[in-house]
Amino acid sequence: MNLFTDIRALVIGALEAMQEAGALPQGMDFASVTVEPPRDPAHGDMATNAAMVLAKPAGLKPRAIADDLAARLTGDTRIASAEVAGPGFLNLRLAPSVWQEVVGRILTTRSEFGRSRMGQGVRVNVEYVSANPTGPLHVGHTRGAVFGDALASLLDYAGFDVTREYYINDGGAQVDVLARSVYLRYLEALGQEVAFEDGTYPGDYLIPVGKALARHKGDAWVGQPESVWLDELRDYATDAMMHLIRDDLASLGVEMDVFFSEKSLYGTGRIEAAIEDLDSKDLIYRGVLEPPKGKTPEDWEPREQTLFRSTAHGDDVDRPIMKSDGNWTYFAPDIAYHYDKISRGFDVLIDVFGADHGGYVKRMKAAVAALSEGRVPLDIKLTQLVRLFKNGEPFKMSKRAGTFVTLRDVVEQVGPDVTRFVMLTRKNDAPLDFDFDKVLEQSRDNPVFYVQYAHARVMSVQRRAAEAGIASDPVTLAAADLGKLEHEAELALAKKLAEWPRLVETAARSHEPHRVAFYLYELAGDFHALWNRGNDQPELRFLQEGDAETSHSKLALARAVAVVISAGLGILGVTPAQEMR
RNA sequence: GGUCCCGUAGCUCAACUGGAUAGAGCACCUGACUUCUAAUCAGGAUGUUGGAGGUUCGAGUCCUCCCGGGAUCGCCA
Repeated sequence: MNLFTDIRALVIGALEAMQEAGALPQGMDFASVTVEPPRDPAHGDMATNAAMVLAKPAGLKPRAIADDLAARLTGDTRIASAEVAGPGFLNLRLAPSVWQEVVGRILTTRSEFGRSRMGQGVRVNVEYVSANPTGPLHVGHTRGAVFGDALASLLDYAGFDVTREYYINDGGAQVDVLARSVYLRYLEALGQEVAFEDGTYPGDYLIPVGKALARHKGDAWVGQPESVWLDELRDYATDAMMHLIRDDLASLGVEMDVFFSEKSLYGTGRIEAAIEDLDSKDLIYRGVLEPPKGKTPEDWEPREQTLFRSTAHGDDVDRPIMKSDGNWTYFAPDIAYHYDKISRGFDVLIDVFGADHGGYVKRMKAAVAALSEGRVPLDIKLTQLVRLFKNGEPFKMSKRAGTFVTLRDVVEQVGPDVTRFVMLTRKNDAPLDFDFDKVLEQSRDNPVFYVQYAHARVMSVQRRAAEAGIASDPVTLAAADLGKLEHEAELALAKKLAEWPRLVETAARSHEPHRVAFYLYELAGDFHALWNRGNDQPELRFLQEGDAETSHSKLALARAVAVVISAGLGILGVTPAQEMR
């Protein structure tokens, strides 16, 4: 239930009544009429722009429409007052009972309170992480993993039918490199001296893989040429890496529904089928690309290639799908992969990539537009860099020096909850600073702590209520007399709670889970503020010793805050804290 | 050079997708602990939203151009 949609429906109803009464012309489009909270609370609880957007098409003055509308709206019991202000805004103040009912609704519907039906019947595929299976996940992947996972949860909460998916890049040359690297570790495990040259992965994480292989194979592959072992070792090593990666993800609480193998596209005709589909739309041709504008690369020479006419769907240049040696480029299996997603019946596709894939966005969108004939939208979310700090000092990662920070390092140091929340305290397309010390700090400038603390306080006051012999179980609180919540500070908190369903919808629509984190921070702030006002004004305390009835209504409000925080944290994949000791 | 992203208070960032006088936190100053957890709260200042035009009732948000930072740019995936 979304209060803003309810009130908007009321406004639209009044506008239709005005049409019937001849105060507005027939056949008007009310689509641009909005009902939202005004930025300045002094303007009221909700504001509608109806008079302004309708003035021109109706050929009337905003003021005239607003006055008429105001008079009609005040007839409803939910509307306490309606005032025309500014250039033609209609500011609405709602009756206290409306806000009190919101609290009641939260207690009876619990975590379902913010759930939406906006995504009903819509199947969404969210692809994220999709790191190469050549080693453990590092910090950059962590952000993508958390973002993708929270986005998937958010969409699920908004009613979409969500599939979480990981694309395993196990078809390219990098898995050959992996296999050769494991081969070296295998020889090493059997007592040989080995050297890791350029073009191999020297990471320690392959040592146990080499050892396991040595136990498994004995010395059967020693001294044998690649042709003997490469195919088998490729699969073996990829499997080992995917185990590693799944464990990494599990440590963060990320669980995929589908792992899709790139390799499964080769030799099965699936790439060919996807390209054939494009070809049938006259989007595949042999041709020579122009050299890049500006500085031409030294070794540039014109070459005839097989190209995808991505410019037909908004790209800047056409893109090669086949190398001159006749092998597919990376783009070709990717096209086939998205073709597969489309054919699995998804209505919306979302890809979460690192920022270094920015140049890839247009061609991928072009491919999906072409393959689905514009039916399936593809949204590509790019996650920006994570900059790591310790004691305020940035520290550099270097793959070569082996000093890169893994997902596991981060999770082990600060825990999955903190990792997840912090990764969502910036929007995805802005860089994020991650300070190992700051994220564990217990203060207001650490949003994780601040939100958790609010939840813990509710748990605390409930425990104290129990000690004082005052019940705070869900049934008692749901039956509390909420009419006792009259103070403006209490109603203000209820108003903040009422925004939750609306926030879920806007966050889901824009594919921006960070909005949930920001909302929780604000809600926690409002809660802490009310809590502390109890210091000076005892009547605002959530626990009124000796007055069970009043305590019940105030505890109901506190409980409602905890329910919403808990639901929000649930979307972010964070466990609410019971206490902060 | 092309493309994409970013540019908002001294610092770190918001701004409900086009709404009213652009908001929080940090830092700085003042005040509140025999108290429901002071790990918190209340009060106080700060702006040419990088710049210039345009679209309209209304622009941080949309369009054009420019400035600055980052990413990326035909057989790497």
